[in-house]
Amino acid sequence: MPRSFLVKKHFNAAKKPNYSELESPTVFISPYVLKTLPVPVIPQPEVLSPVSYNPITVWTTSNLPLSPLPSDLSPISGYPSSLSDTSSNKDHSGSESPRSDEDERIQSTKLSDAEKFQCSLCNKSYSTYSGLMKHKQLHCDAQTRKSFSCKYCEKEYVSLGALKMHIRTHTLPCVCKMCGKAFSRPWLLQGHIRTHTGEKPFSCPHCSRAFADRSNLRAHLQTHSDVKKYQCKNCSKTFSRMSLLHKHEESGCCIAH
DNA sequence: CTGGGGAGGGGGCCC
DNA sequence: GGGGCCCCCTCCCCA
Repeated sequence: MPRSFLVKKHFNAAKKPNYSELESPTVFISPYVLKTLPVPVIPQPEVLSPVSYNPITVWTTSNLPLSPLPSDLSPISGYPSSLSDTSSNKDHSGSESPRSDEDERIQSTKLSDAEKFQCSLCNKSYSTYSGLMKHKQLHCDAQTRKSFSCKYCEKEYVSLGALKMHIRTHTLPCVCKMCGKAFSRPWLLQGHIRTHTGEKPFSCPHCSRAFADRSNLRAHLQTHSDVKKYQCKNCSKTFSRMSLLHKHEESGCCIAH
C-alpha cells in the first residue's frame, strides 16, 4: 500500500522539477538567429558528475565534490583549442572536398569586386577577407562544437545519445500498468513496480532489513558503520548522509564553533 | 531536531 | 546506438 508521499508530485507544478532552473544563466538567442545561423550555443558546463568515492573516505562539506566547475578545468573534449584552428575545416562536409587557401584565393579572383570573398561551403560572398573569415569561423564552430538541444527544454548535450536519454525524462515512455505512473527508464519502472509487489531483493547482511532499492540499502548500510561517510568540519561528527550533514550545519554547528 | 526509510532522477559505464 | 545496470544524489516523510 503506497503511502501518500509516494504519489508523484509532479502534477503539482510547484513541486515539479524545473530543469531549466538547474541550468546556468542562459543567454537569450533570437529564434531568427537560431534559424538562420545553425551555430550551436556553447554548451553550459553540466553539473559535475560526482566522483566515485572511497568508502573509507570521510567527506566534509569542504572537500565534497560539489563545487562548480573549476575554471582551470580542461574544456570539453572535442572542442577546438582555438577558434582560429582551421585544421578542422577539412571535416566540414563529407560531400565536399577540402579546399586549400590557394583554392580560396583562386576562386576569389573570379568574383566581382563587391563580393570577391566567397565561402567555399555555402557560396555566400563577402566584400572583405575578414568578413569571410568571420563567417567561416561560424562554420568551424558548427562542425566542431556539435551540440544537441532538447526541444522540450533548454538543455544541450554533446552527444545525441545523451540527448535521447534526456528526452526520455520528458516523454516518460515507461508506464506502470497498475497505477499509470510514467517513468523515463525501464529500470525506474521496475523499481516502482516493487512498491506494488512489495518485493525487496536487496537484503542487509548485518540485520534482517531488506530494501527494494539498492541505493537505499547502501544508505542503510551506513547506519551500521561507526564512522559515517560525511563529517562536519567543525565538530568532526559524522553522518550517514550528506543531507544530514547539511541539516546539522544549517542548525548552527558552524556558528557555534 | 535528528536519524533513517522510501522513492525517484540523472549521468556514466558496459555489453 | 540502445538497453541494462550502477552510483550518487535529492526530496519527502515518519519515528
